[in-house]
Amino acid sequence: MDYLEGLNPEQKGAVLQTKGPVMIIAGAGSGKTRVITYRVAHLIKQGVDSFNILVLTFTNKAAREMRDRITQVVGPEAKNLWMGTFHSVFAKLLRVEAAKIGYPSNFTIYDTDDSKSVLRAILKEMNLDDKLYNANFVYNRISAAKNNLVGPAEYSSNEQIQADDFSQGRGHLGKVYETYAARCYRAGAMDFDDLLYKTNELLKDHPETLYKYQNKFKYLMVDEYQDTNFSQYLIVKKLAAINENICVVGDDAQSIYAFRGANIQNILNFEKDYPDLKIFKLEQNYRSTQNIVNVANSIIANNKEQLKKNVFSQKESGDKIKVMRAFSDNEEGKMVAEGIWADQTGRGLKWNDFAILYRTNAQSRSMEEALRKLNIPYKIYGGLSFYQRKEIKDLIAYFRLTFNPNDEEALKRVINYPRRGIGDTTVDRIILSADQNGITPFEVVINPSRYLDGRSSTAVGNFGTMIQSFQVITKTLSAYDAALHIAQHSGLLKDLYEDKSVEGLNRYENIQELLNGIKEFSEREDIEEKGLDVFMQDVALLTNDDNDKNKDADTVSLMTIHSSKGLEFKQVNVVGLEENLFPSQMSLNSRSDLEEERRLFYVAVTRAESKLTISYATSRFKFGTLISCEPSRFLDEIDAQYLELDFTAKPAPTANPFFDDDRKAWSRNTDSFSKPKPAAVKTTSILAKAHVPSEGFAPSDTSKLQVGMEVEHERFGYGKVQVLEGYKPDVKATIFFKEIGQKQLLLKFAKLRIVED
DNA sequence: ATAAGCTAAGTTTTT
DNA sequence: CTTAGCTTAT
Repeated sequence: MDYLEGLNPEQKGAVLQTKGPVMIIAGAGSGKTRVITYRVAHLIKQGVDSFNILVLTFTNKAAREMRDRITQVVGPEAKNLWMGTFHSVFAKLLRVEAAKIGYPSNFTIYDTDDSKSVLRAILKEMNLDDKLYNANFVYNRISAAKNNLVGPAEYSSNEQIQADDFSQGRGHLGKVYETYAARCYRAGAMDFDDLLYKTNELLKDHPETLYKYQNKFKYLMVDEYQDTNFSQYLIVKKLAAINENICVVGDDAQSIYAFRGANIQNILNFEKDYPDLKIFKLEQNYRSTQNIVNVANSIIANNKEQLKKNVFSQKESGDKIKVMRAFSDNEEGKMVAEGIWADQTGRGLKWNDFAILYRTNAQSRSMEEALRKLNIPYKIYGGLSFYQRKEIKDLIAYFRLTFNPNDEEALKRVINYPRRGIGDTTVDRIILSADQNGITPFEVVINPSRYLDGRSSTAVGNFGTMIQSFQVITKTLSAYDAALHIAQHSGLLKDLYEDKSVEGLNRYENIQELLNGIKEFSEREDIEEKGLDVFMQDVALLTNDDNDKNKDADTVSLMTIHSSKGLEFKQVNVVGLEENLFPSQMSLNSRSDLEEERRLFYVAVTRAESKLTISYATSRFKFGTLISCEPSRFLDEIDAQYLELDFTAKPAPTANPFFDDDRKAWSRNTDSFSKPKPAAVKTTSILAKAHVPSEGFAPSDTSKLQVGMEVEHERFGYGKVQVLEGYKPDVKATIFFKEIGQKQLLLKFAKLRIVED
């Protein structure tokens, strides 16, 4: 029972309460993962069969981490747990039960691109105005419907929905939805939302199957419960209905996925579903300093909708939260990179200890450039995942088509890649013919002479024969041999090999990497089924944190705030605190959207253990043009006593047209930031005056610097050396600057002019 | 059937 | 500034 030691009473209570409904409200950094880990371990140690435990997490990464940690406590038994994301767990379940809902067990999972492409085709066929029926919009609309378990029929018959659509001139959406669903079904494909939607369908229409899984999953745990949508909520509720051994863990303050249908009410209302529920509140934050926790609390206090809790830290109060202002996105990058550079050396940290968090992926660029200039190693998380690269999707499309020849998106993707003389017109004819004859496009492809006229039928026939040959060889070859065979015989490998451009080389290497990954899979000893088809089953659900080949590398982490959830770093920079960016412009219309943005800020802030730096720029490039930016309203909301304003950034060169009117931009921004917080005004007014270096400013040789000497710094102005410490290249100076106070600087980086008098 | 060249739109966040 | 989708010329 030694794993129970070191838990606080509340954590311990949550671990030991294994029966009945349990809700754990876990504040940021309160040891949530530990509690879940130990709770599962405890269940197993108590004799619960690990086959009977289902743990649902939000990301693959969280699942993997948790399984590792559970393994450390209970050993290999942990392998038998059902643990994964909603999507992966229920995809697995659906493959077993597929026949019951009319799907093949090797159904394809359409990713967002596939889904949108299907929709584009449908919208085009139906001749709908592509302004009103933008594929993106339609996709989101259908996604929302599915997440609320509204099927195509119900969609079209629901008066409220129809009235909504009609009033916006989108009366055909129901028909589009219907066609889309039919098209996916014909292709033997499910989209992301289907994985949950169809699970609900299965459990609703097949009581015996529901019963089977209710008995299988005797113990359920759901992590990040605040991020579940209605569809997920109902699955969980149904599965738990008999045993009611359900434990949900979450933090309403960290609900940041409403845009994807997550319903914060699921956690706020959990008590209504299970009146005899036991609630545990984990309120002590073990991660961050008091200053950071206090700032986070002062942010979230602005939200109306929340469960009451009192997150506190008993660590030291720590550094104040630094707020930096930059003149442009590039300047912001530079300040952030320099800050990281200085702290890495000055505080003896590793690059790993730093993270830069932003609202939108596009912001990574200015950060990257600045880091590269200083030779700081970094890694970008998220963004385009390995499996979203074109060449990878191409090869995978061949695999998909081999195992599921009805997969229309895969067919369209590769039928003429590499070029084999089958153009768009021919593809259209194939699909038309399939529609007319009530067969699948692939049946047309393998019988071209029957359905197509002579000209293109040879090329089409050859393609069909090739895919059929792939179907034969995959039955006998190992995953790796089969994949290599397909890569070679499809002509894809050759096509890429012949492209000698830099990008072409890169693509070729990516394919090699995918093949290597498959080889590794082929050689795994912990699984029995090792065919390419098995490998393929998970691919659509693998994401960004991909095939982490060098996850242990010592690099600064760059990622969106969304993907930072659940992670922690010693030092965190949150960048781009500007109106219309953070909070996002899209969120300004409704209170609830704005509150979600605020929770997002809360998540960002609570990633930091010891030092938090927040920054914004007063101008930034958007779509290639420079726009001016106002500081975020969130800055105003922070209690100023925890802040330290650092507005020492050097103005950009006047060559930049935006700064011709630089004084006006400056004062306007300063005003809007400091208005509501008198405390901040005082500090601002002192710091707002950036130091203008004396004429002909040039750094001196600082090797003979002595305590008591007077120096001028490019940005900090004049000051007196207080302390010198450290050796040779790493001498650190403590200098008291007249204008901004005491600073610690590393002489090898600081540009100091010794003032001789 | 293909390649090049043009236009328009996009940035919220992800399984 | 990019990218993706569409038009036009070969």
